Amino acid sequence: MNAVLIAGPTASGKSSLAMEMADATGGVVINADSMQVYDALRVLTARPSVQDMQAIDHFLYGHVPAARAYSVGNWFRDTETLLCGPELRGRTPIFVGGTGLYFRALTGGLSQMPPIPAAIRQHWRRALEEEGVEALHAQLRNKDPDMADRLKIRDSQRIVRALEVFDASGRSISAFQNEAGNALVDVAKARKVVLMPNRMRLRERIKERFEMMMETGAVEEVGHLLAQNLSPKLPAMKAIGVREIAAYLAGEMTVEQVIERAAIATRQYAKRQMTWFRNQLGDDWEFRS
RNA sequence: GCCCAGAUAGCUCAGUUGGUAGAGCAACGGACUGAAAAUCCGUGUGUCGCUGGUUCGAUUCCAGCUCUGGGCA
Repeated sequence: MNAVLIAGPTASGKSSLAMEMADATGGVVINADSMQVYDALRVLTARPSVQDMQAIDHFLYGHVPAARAYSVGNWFRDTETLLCGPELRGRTPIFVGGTGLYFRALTGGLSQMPPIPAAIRQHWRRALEEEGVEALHAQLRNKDPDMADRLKIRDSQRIVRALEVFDASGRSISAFQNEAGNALVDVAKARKVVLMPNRMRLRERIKERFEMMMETGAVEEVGHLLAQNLSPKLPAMKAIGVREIAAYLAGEMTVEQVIERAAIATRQYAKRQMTWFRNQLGDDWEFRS
């Protein structure tokens, strides 16, 4: 049961490659993308088609309510449960996704971290809003000076994380990070492929794909999501296209502007993904265009 | 045809009392350990429309031309 790992930026056609490989090996497809887990975002996150999901078993797609903040830790545990459970029956797991951090977790690069009580989590998030990043950075400097040195003064997300871990455990997050993580797959034996498409071609595909989304229910999908009245801070609310389509529904943008802005955001995201893949994945990955 | 305005970065535009130019957006490079489609850091990429003139020196002033708007016919 040697795993297959397929990483690629958004709109790179990685799902088709996964389908091919699943066909060839009798394997199953497992999602390694942080947005495709949300139930309310089938169209906007370009989940595999219903036909594909019927033809080949797919796991960890759309299994999380948009109202929940999912995380790499949740995904790690869901994946662990899946791999240990009876569903796969020894079939090859084919991981497909665009979230570099999830691949890092899968291959053992994510340390065990203490759970953070909800009250502590809320405390620091509220503190960020009320006091601002720089004030929190100063507080981190008092508690955990090494970590404060390592983090940029404006990096709100990592500063809040360092503070909440320190608060919940009494130890520096760097102490946890220094402990090795567990790999869920045998990295040495796994086949590891990363797609690095040509920029111009990717640009075209991104635009075409978003136009297709607009024609196949993205607007209705966002309408339903907005009707849930969720906090804009939730990860699902930050999916590319939600903000733009919300502006369209509010009469603040034309369809053309929505497509333009969403395509730009998607390109910028794809660029970040490729930067990660180029520099953070190991040299033992097979790069393909 | 005449009059007016404009022509500067990929786009929208600012600016230089004459010393080869800068903002926003875009683009590009990078960081990354439980919100990662997140959160951050860095970089100006330019025949200043073309051709002449004046000048030590013109993107800037002058003339002609081209193109684009708008107006008058």
